Formats: sequence, structure tokens, C-alpha cells
Amino acid sequence: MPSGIAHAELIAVLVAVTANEPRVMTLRGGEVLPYGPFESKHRSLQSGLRAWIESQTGHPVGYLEQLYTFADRDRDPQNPEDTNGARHISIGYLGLVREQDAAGDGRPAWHDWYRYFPWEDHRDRRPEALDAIAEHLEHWAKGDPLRQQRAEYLFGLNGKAWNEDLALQRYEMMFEAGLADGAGGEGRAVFGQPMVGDHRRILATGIARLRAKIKYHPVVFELMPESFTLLELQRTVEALSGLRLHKPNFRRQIDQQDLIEETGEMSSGTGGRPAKLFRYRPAILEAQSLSGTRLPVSRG
Amino acid sequence: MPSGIAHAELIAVLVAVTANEPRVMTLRGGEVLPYGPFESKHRSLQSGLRAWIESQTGHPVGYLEQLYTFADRDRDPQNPEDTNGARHISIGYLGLVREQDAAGDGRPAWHDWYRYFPWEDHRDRRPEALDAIAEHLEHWAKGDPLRQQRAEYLFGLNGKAWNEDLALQRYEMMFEAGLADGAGGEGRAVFGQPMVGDHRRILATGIARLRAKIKYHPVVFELMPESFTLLELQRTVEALSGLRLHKPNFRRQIDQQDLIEETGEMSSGTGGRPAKLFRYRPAILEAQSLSGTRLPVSRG
DNA sequence: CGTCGATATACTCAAACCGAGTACAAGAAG
DNA sequence: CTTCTTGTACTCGGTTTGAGTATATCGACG
Repeated sequence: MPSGIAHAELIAVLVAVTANEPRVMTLRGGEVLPYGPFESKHRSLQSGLRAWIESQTGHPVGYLEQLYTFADRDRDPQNPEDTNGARHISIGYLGLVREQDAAGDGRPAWHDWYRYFPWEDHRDRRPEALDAIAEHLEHWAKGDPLRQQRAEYLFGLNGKAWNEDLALQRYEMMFEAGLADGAGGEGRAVFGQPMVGDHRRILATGIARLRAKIKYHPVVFELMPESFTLLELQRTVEALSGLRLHKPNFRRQIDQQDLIEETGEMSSGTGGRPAKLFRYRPAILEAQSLSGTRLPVSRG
Repeated sequence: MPSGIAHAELIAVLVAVTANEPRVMTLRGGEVLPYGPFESKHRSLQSGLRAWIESQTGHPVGYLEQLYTFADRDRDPQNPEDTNGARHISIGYLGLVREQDAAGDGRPAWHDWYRYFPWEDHRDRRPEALDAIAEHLEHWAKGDPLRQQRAEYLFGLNGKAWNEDLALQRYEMMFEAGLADGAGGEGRAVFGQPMVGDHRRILATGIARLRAKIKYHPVVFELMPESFTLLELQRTVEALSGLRLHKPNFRRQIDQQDLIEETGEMSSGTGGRPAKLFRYRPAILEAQSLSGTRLPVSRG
């Protein structure tokens, strides 16, 4: 069997939510996702990565999931990989941690992920960037009905509904249309802060996966502090999904499923009436995380 | 940065449905999944694998999706990989092809996948294997309430409902309990045909993924011939999910979504009244495959 | 002290969806 | 022409879900 030798590395999309903003851990001024060599001293990829992340962030990783393995030849045009005949493989992981915090070696920094994808935040209003994007895409899709239809669908144009789960496909279309980095040349606009190589695509993959995941699995709780109010929980889900939710319905679905229980204490309140504090029910965890636990992600 | 060198290979779970049975392509008498080295002559992993599969099966691959990257150190105990310091990475893919067909180099054969997971087929009756499995698991979980609860949940014991999506978790529990291969020793029973290394686990990953996928994405059509009757479509979904479905409801959901259209012709009939022939609507494909197309997988 | 602003929490209501069952139509086989 | 098998249409009740409304309880401020 020929070759089959490759450079392998791990790359992590580490997410935390602080002050109602979803954040990603980055290096080098925010244009690189944390990555590391594929070492074999640990029993599995997961456990090795987990240890590495904990050394970097100083916090335990609540949830860790393999995202995707990226290995396209033209991944990173600036860094030709065929020189030695071996290819470059990046195994991407999605990790959720409870708090943003400095510490660690490589001066990691947490950044609001909407800095990289400003068009993905629909919590307060339709992002203005969308209008400009729509215009560019229209020009790009001119004469190609399939492209047009797909652009309308992905970006919620012409009365189509916005679907928050399609973050990756949206980014990919923008990349193809030359709107994601300078590669398009010819004076095209660039939206959102670029990252090195395909790191922004990997981040988009993580966002899309997480947005899909929170609807059916109780992973949000990995991002919450020990005790929290229902509104804080809702704000976290909203931060991740980029949508505003309907408060009564959100609460209904939450307590229909017995995912949380009251701690007995009340929040000291930021403004209005004090809210009950809740905690995630760890006992139920195993069974629930298998079955179809649902978090309502619906417009409000 | 240290090492980061690894042996990389691709491994494929190739699925077809023929005569209402889900089949997997295998080599060497059915105990090996098709695999190949990770070559760099193609633009991407996907396209390289696609070409390779088509040369093997003689049929185009309708759908191809990355499954998971397997790289645990103790993946394959018979084949120690630390000898040369490089680790072994398998990038798994799930592929759907339209017909089973011989041809190709390595004398590939298609096998009913329930041969490897007999307890997963609930179409006609509750598999008898489940009783024996339940008994073994009960013994294995004795004194550990978490294990007990999880076993009940995974295998639908004690009145719990069966959930077809949990195929992977079920296999993993059986593996842990020593019921999946001879490794358990001490005269344990072995259920289903074993495969080399972790190939059976990879197959379980593919089955679970496909079962989850068909509920929300119109990928079943990649397994269907050009034109088909509604019952044939239903039988295919049933074959994959391992469940019987409610006919009227299945039909309702199918044509609510405009996924298919009549060809105008009728089936020459296998028994009763001739059925209308339908075809998948290719025009809608792009948009639909993004949105939440639903195929009803419910008991009948 | 009373009102306002803000948040928390409870309740209502209709549309949509979904599981399950029933009834009838149309060809094949005997 | 009866029976079997498959196809197709319809009904019905329960559950889910999106959306709206009403009330409770705090802090702040005049």
C-alpha cells in the first residue's frame, strides 16, 4: 500500500458564553484557532485533547465532540503541503467550557464569535451586513438560477425565513463568492474578520454544529454556571443561536423535561423581580442526553 | 512542535438497499470494510474517495458524508501501532449507492447489515437475541444502577421504548460488556458476526448516522432506483431503520413535502393493485436537502 | 408611599402535527 | 366471483407549538 503518511494535528473550537456573548478561544490576535500536534501519549484523541485544553484554559472541558477532519489539498494556499509528499490533516473538535478566563501558555484570548460572522447575529435586528451581502451575492449569482435560489434560501432573502443552522453553508457560499477573504481580489468586499487558512471555516463548522446540537441535546448546561436563572439560560441559548426566543414557550419546554431543579435560592437580581435559581439535574444526565431532549429554538 | 506524523487511511461504510435489505460492502468474506490509503492525487478527501468507490463498485456514489475519524491508541489490539512512533488514523465515510453489484478489484461482497447487528432489526418481531443480550447485560450491570438504567434505556428493556438511533451506543455497551467479540473471554456469548479491528464499530457508527439522517434529510432517494412505488420507498426506510412504519402516515408525510412526483406510469405489480410510480424531484433537491425535510420514522 | 420600570411567572388559545385506526378501490390468483 | 394483496383516501383525538395576555414581585426614584 502506498504512502498513507500525513501530518496530523488537532484543532479546537472552544466555546464559552460570557455576558450573553458567545466566545471562541483564539491565538495570535484572534486569527488562529488553538491547535496542537497529534501526540500519542494519551489513550485517545479525546482524552489527549481534553488534557491539553485544560492546560490552556485552566478550566475543565465540559463537553468535547469531534467536529470534522479537514484535509483538502488546497486548504491553506499560503502553506503548500505537497513539498514533502505528506498531506496535512486537521482533526477538528468542538469543546464547551464554563467560563472565559485568561491564563495558559500561548496568551489565548476569547473573542465574540459574531466578530467573525457578523451576519449571523439576529438577536436584536437583522444585521445590516446582510443587505450588502445580498447585493454581492445577487451579482455573483446573476444568470444562475440555482445559485440564486440557494442564496435566497441560505440568507433568508425575498421573504424566505432565516435558518440559523445553516451557518456553515452560508460561509461556504460567501467564500465561493469571494466575500470571505481577500482572495477574490477585484475590489470585493470582505465581511467579518478573516482568520488564517481555513480556520474560519472550521469555526463556522463548530457554530453550525453547536446550533444544531442545542436543540436536541442538553449541552447548553455545560456553558452555564452551577446555578442560573431561566432568563440567563435563555440568553445563553439566544447567544448561540443568534435568535431571540419566546420567553413563555422557552420556560414551558424547559420544565416540561425535568432538566433542571430549583436550588431554593433566588438571584440577587439585576433589575426587576428576583428570579429563582436553578441547577442542572446531573442524575438524569445519562438517559436524557441520549433521548431527544429538546431546547426550543424558535422565534420570539 | 513534536512529531505529528501518522498513518492515515480512508475507510468506507458503503450502503445499498436491495430486496428490502440494507447491505454493506465488505471484503475478505465479510469481516473487513473497504479501506484504502490516503492518497493526495485528488483535490479533496471526498473526491478521491468518490473516485475510488466508483472504481470498486462500478456505480456512482449518490451520497458521501464524512463519518468520524478513528484514532484511539487501542483501536486494534492485534496490530500494535506504536512500534514506529506513528499512529494510525482512519477517516471513516458513509456512502450510499443505488444498487448492489459485484465487479471491482477486491472481490467485494454485499452483506445484510443485520448479520452484524441481529438485535437491530425490529421489523417483524422483537429479535430473540435481545433476550439473551438483556440477560448478559443484567449480569454485567449487577450492582451498578447507572449501568442498569443505561442498559434498560439503550435496549428498550422493562417497558422502555426502543430507539433505533442508538445503534452505536448499544454496540459500544455490548463491546464493553464483552458481548461483541471474543475478547471478553470466560465463555461469554458473542452476538452478531465480528469484524476485524474496530470495523464493526465503524459500521455501527454508519448505521446510527444513517438512521438519524433519513429522518431529516431526503437521502433515502440515493438508494432508490429512478422510479419507485411508495411502498418500495417505505420498505427501504424500514430496512434502514429496522422498524415497521404506519403506511397511511408515511404516505401523508411524503407527499406533504413535494419530494416526489408521479412518473405517470404504474408498477407492473408484485401482487395486488398496481401502484403509481414516482420519481424524486431533482429540481427541489438543493433547497430541500438543506431545510428540514422529514421522513416519518414511527411505529406501525 | 406610590408609581414606574423591569423582570418573573402563570395562563389561554388556535393552528399544526402526528399516531392510530377505518374504509374503500383495484388488480391478481385461484 | 371470491379472496388475497396492495394501493389510496379519509377520520379523529391527543400532543406539540407558536403566539399572545395577564399578573406578581422586586428596586429605584420622586
